[in-house]
Amino acid sequence: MPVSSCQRVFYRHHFSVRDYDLSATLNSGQTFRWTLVGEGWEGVVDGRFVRLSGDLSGITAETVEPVGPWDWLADYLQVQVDYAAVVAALPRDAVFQAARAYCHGLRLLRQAPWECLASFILSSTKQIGQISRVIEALCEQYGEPVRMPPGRKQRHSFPTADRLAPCSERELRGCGMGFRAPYLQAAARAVSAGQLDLESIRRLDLPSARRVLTGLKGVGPKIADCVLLFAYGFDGAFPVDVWVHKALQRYFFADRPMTPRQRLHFSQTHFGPMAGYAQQYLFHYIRRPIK
DNA sequence: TTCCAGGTATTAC
DNA sequence: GTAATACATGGA
Repeated sequence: MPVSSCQRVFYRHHFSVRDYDLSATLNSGQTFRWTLVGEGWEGVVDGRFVRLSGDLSGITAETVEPVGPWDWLADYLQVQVDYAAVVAALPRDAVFQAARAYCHGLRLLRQAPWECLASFILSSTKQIGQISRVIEALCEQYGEPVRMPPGRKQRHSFPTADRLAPCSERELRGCGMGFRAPYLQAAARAVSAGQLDLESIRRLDLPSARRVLTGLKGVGPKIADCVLLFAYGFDGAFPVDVWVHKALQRYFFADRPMTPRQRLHFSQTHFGPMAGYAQQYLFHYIRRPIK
């Protein structure tokens, strides 16, 4: 229902969900377009401005336009997930005993495949803050403006593959993405030309899906697993970046050197069917601010 | 100034 | 097969 206050009109919906740490979830490196404004998080999902605020009873969402059913956002937020079952499937070692406490309510989102793929192509050897800047520049340049509440800076949808496919490498570099420009361009062209069907990946098993994504230039095992975990919901995907590598080395290998082969074997055997959640816990846990 | 960032492709042993 | 190196850009 519409809610008026002064000149503002928001359409509101409340998702009743427990054990959901909205801030940790939106701020844990799986998505790059949310910003904290006052008490809430504001971003663009499916081409719409969305404001989210979390409390003990759940999540309140606000938009500036009526949106009909809220399934699209429920799916994005993954509010239906049996979180107790996820937590129960995490390892029972000493590391996760501590990580469980610190990361309680940390969730995985279900993002749009193209946005997720493109975003992580742009992520390699960049700090999270810089990834956000590059993505925002790309959206401003090539996305469509979205309707905003009064007083907010204009924001834009994430540009489609069709919109990016005709761009030159030079144009893309203008958004600050450096050597990643040809990778993004090639991916956009593959999707736009129909050579890469992102929807069909949903029906593959994890190894096959990995092979499809790593077939793209600039997409290796880490980026592929990010997309499989954050966009497609492959709970067994286990992206290993510098932070997760550090966590594995410190917490499970006593800071001793660890060969890629040892790391792979350990990560495939220790974390179980919810390895992807375990990975997100490790990432969030090892990056915690030092007290 | 120098170093490094949610990696990957290329080249060298 | 496994180990170095280059790669753009900008913030710390």
